[in-house]
Amino acid sequence: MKHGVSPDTFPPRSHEAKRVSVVDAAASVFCREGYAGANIDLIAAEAGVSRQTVYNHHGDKEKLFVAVVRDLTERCNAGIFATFATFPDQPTNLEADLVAFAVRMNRNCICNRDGRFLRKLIQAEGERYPELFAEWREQGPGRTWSALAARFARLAFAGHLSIGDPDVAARQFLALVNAELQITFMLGGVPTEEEVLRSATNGVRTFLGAFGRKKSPAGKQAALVHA
Amino acid sequence: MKHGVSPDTFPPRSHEAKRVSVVDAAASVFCREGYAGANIDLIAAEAGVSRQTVYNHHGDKEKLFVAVVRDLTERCNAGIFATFATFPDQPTNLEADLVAFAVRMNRNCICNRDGRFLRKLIQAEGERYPELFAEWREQGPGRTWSALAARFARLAFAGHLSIGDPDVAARQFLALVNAELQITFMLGGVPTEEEVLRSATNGVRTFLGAFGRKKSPAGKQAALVHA
DNA sequence: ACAAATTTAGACAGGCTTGTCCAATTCGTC
DNA sequence: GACGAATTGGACAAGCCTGTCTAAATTTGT
Repeated sequence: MKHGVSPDTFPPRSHEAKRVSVVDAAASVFCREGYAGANIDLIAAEAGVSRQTVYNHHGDKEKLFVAVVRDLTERCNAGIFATFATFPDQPTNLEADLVAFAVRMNRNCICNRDGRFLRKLIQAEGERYPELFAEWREQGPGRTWSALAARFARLAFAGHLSIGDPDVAARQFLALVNAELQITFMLGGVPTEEEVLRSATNGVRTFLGAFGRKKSPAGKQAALVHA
Repeated sequence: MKHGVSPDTFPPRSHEAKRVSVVDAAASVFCREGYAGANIDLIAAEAGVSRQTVYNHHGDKEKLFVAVVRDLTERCNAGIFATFATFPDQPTNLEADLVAFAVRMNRNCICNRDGRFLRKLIQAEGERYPELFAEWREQGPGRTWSALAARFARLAFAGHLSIGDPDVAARQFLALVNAELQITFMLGGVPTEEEVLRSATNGVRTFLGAFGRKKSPAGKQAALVHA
């Protein structure tokens, strides 16, 4: 409690705490209202600072926006790679392990505040800031997908999967695992824990149906648990 | 050529032609600039009419926006169901037929002007107009997915596929077929014909790997053609 | 406790946008 | 060719937003 960086309570916050408070509020407002619709006064109010402080810290609206995107990108990438560290490289139960991994991925990187905000900003303003989002693309999906592909290649090498192209498999894994959440994402909603689990379960099953080593000679897929 | 409804050339256009011209231009500008950033003067200029004409036809900015979304929704749904009519109910070569269907779907419904615009408007402004997009959701994805699920159920019944839950299969089919186009979509870009084909080919292969009837007892998947 | 740095509230100019009004012009139709 | 409807261009008020400036209050470091 040295610096008193408690949530948003009354006691005054430090210089740096205000900076992040402003960036956080700005992320929220930019997402809700769009870049053009975002109002600096509203951001300041939501951050609990005066308008002048916003300008002192970030110069102008555009610089603030760039700071927001960079901040979100950085945190999201950190989250993604942290989650990758939990990939089941030596699975005991491949299906269960992959489902758990997919759920973690969704919960910690895609459905959380940062993930939703960053996605929306990219979709809404990506075309207006080509170089900014090119940067995101290289550091985010670029690295992310290769890293995931490498994990799958390893699983295949170890005999757990039968994969043609690991890059394709990685992209399809992510697509499958989120297949049932698309509409919720589109409208900016947050899926429930149960929806995430169901989508991941169904997705991993299909993934393993296509890429898994057939071990059980019986019927390959019982009725899906989660309708 | 009765009414001279040629593209955007000099000759004057009819009353109705101007209405659609305004809606089209508005769709373009709303997508590019966002609702708040869209400027009526710019829309008028892009439509080749005066600002007053925009107001005469549509009342105010918000009504114009609603008209745009309804228009796009209607046209997209029409395109989707027209494309569904070409679903391979009696496939001769299941893989090739599904790939061709997926490519048609992408080209005519998802990657075309209307599809891209509608998607972006939903993502950017969906939260601001809950009832408008709820309507889209019911008439669009709601019907779309059941219709596609029904087609897959039929294929399964006819012995071409081995499916647990047709609704899940339908969603996963769409997810797989677009798996490699996600980032392009996110940034508002238009994938090339080749990218669409590659994504569809890889997606259908995986789909059949999971849901297809195993006929060739040999290795189930050669190296993917399109890397 | 004191000095420096930061924050605040408010006023302010400048610019942009929406939506209205109107007179002059053009269009479609008979 | 003439009439009514639609369109145009421009002026206009009202409101909102950004970004700057100031003087007073507050916080921080020492």
